[in-house]
Amino acid sequence: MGIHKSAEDYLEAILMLKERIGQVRSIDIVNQMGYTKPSISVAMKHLRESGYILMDEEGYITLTDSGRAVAERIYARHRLLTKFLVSLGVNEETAAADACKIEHDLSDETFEKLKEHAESFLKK
Amino acid sequence: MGIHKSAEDYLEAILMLKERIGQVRSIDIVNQMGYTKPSISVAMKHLRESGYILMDEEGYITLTDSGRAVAERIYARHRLLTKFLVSLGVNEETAAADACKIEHDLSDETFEKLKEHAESFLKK
DNA sequence: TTCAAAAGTTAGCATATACTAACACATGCT
DNA sequence: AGCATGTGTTAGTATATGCTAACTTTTGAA
Repeated sequence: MGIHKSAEDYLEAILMLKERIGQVRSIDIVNQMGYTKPSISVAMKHLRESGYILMDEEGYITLTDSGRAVAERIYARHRLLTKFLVSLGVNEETAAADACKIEHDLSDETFEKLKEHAESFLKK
Repeated sequence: MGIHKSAEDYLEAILMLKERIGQVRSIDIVNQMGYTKPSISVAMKHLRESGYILMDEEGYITLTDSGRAVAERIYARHRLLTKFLVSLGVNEETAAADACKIEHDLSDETFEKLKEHAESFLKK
């Protein structure tokens, strides 16, 4: 019963929105991810109950330490994988979409090796 | 409603078993994949109903043309991804396990670029 | 003030995936 | 004959995900 893929995606979206627009509410996640309000509402309830986020009375969302850790990890994977795929000639949107799917599945070992490879490859 | 990830995995397993032991029954897939008999039984029923496999009276399984096409595609991805990750220094089992997860998610475009890259990288 | 739009919630549904319990059927041993 | 073993099936359960319908609450404008 580790963290779910969907939870990782939501936390990543919150972090991205935080960087882009500062404050984040459920409706911003709805607009970012394209899911419905009820889906996001329920998902945020689960993230709250699992201690990954906090919500104030007005609905503004804050990542807890554990939520931020998850979000940063996934977002870092997302950026590196996207950059690597783009450097191989993959279209930007396709690269981002594919990165979004595989960023959850790679073991730490594989991601680290891939990262080293991508970095040395990008240098040349 | 395209083909499901699980169906891709089952078809890939059937192809691998076919290469390794010749004839394939449900019980062989049970032993190969580690799922229970009822899970495999139901999954084979779905593959049958979707036209991906045939089963004779004794339970021996044959891939149809469409089933074989799916299986070959996924198996090729599996082999290339595993080989590439191993060449980056990832442990054999970890590489295979990770390949097993991402082989379903990569777009054709990304897989092709990755394949070109891996092949030129492996040459050196 | 009344009404509409925006944000959020609850309840119920649907699908994909795999599980356990229980049963059916064959085959071969005792 | 009778029973264990191996193979397969059906029925019902559980979890992860996301949806629609319907409702509340707040806020701003006519």
